[in-house]
Amino acid sequence: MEITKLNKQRGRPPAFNHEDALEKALQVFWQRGYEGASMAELTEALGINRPSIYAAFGNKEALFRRALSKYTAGPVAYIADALSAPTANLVVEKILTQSALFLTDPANPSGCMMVLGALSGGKDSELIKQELIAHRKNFEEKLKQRFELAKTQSELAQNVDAASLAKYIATLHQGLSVQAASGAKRDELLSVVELALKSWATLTH
Amino acid sequence: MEITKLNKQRGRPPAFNHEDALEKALQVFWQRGYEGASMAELTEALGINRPSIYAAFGNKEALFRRALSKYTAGPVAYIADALSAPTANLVVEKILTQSALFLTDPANPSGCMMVLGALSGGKDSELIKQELIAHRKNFEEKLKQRFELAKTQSELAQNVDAASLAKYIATLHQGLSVQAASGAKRDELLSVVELALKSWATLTH
DNA sequence: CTATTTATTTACTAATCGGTAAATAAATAT
DNA sequence: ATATTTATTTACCGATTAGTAAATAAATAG
Repeated sequence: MEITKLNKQRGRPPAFNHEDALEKALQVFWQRGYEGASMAELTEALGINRPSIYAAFGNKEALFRRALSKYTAGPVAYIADALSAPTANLVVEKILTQSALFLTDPANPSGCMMVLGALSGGKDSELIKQELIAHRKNFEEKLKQRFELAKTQSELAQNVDAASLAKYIATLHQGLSVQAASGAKRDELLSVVELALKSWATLTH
Repeated sequence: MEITKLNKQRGRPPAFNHEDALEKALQVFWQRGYEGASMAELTEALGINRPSIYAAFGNKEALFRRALSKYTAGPVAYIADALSAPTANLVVEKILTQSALFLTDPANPSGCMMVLGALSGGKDSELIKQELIAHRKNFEEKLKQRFELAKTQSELAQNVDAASLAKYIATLHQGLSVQAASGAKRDELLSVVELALKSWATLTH
C-alpha cells in the first residue's frame, strides 16, 4: 500500500515521454548541429509546446547535453564495445569498419554528432564546442590507453608511439565523418577503411 | 588625355579597400563559419558601416563566396602547387605535410575553412554547405586524376583504385582539419602525417 | 556655379532568436 | 468539496538576425 502511495504523483501527469522527446531532439541536433537547430524546429519535431521543453530540460544548451548523452549511450555505444575487443588490431578494425557503416546508416543523419555538432560557430556555442572537443579527446585517450596496453602485451612494437597512433585513428574517424556529411556512400567509406586497414600493419612494428 | 579621363571615377571615392575588407571578412568566416559569423561581427571587423558592405558585395552569402575565393587563391594555393609535384608520392607528401603546417599556422584560425565553413547548419546555410562540399569534391577529383596519371606512368600499380586512394587522402586531410580545430598542436599533426606517409607505400602497389 | 554620379552615414525594418509570465487544466491530498 | 501540486497552453518578452530607405557627403562634368 505504501509503495503504491509513493508511486502516485501529485500533480497533472506529463503528456509526453521525456525519452521519446530526447530521441527526437537528438535527431534534430544531429542533423543541424547545436547552432543550426532552432528552438522553433525542435519544438515542432518534439510535438510539444516550448514552455514544456524548458520545464522538462532547462534550456537549449541543457537539452543538447541530454541529447548528447542519449547519443553516447545509444547510437555510439559501438565505440565502447569496439574498444573492448581482445586485440588492438581488432579494436582498430572494428572501430573503422563499424564507423563506416554507422556514419552512412540511412536511418540516421550522415556523420558523427560529436564532429558535426559544433565545429565552428558564434560565441554562444563556445561551451558546447568545448564539450564536444572534450568528448573526442576522451575517445582518443581511450584508444591511446588501449595501444599502450597492447605494447605491454607485445602486440605493438615498443618503438611505436601510442599517442600518435591514437591520434592517427581518431583523425581517420573524424575524416570519415566529414566524408559522410558530404554525401559519401557506404561503399566509398568502406574502401577508405580497407586502405587504412591494409596499411595498418606497417604502423604496428 | 583620353586615358586619364577614363581613369577618373565620377562619384564619391570609396573610403575602404575592397580587398582589405575581404581579407578581414575571410578571417571572421574562417573562425566562425558561415552561420556563426554575424553581420554585426563582420561589420565591426571590416571597420565600415553595414550598408557599405551590402553596396560593395551584395549580401552575406555573396560576401562569403568572395571571401572563399580569396581563401582559395591565397592561403590554400599550396594545394594546387602540391598537386603539380612531379610524382604522386611527392604530391601526397607535400599535401599532407604542408597541410599539417598550414592548419596549425598561428597566423590563421586553426583548421580549413572548406571543412569548418558549414559542415552542418540551418536551412539558410544549405547553399553554402553544398558549395563547400563541391569544393572538397573538386579537390578529391584532382587527386584522383593525379593518381590515374601515376598509374599510366607505372608509379602506382595497376590494381590500385585511384578513386579510393584519393578519397583516403582527402579523408585524412579533412580529419586533420577537425583535429586542428580541436586544438591539436603542430607537432601532433606532423606525427599523424608521419604515420600516414610511413604506411603510404603499402597502398601504392 | 549647378547637375550628376557614387559612397557614405544615420536610422530603421520585419523576422527570428532563445526564453518566460500568467492563466488554465488535470491529477492527488485532506 | 476544497486545497495543493504539477504540467500544460496562450500570449508574450527583449535581443539579435539579415537587410534597407533616405539623407548626406564628396568627387567629376558641363
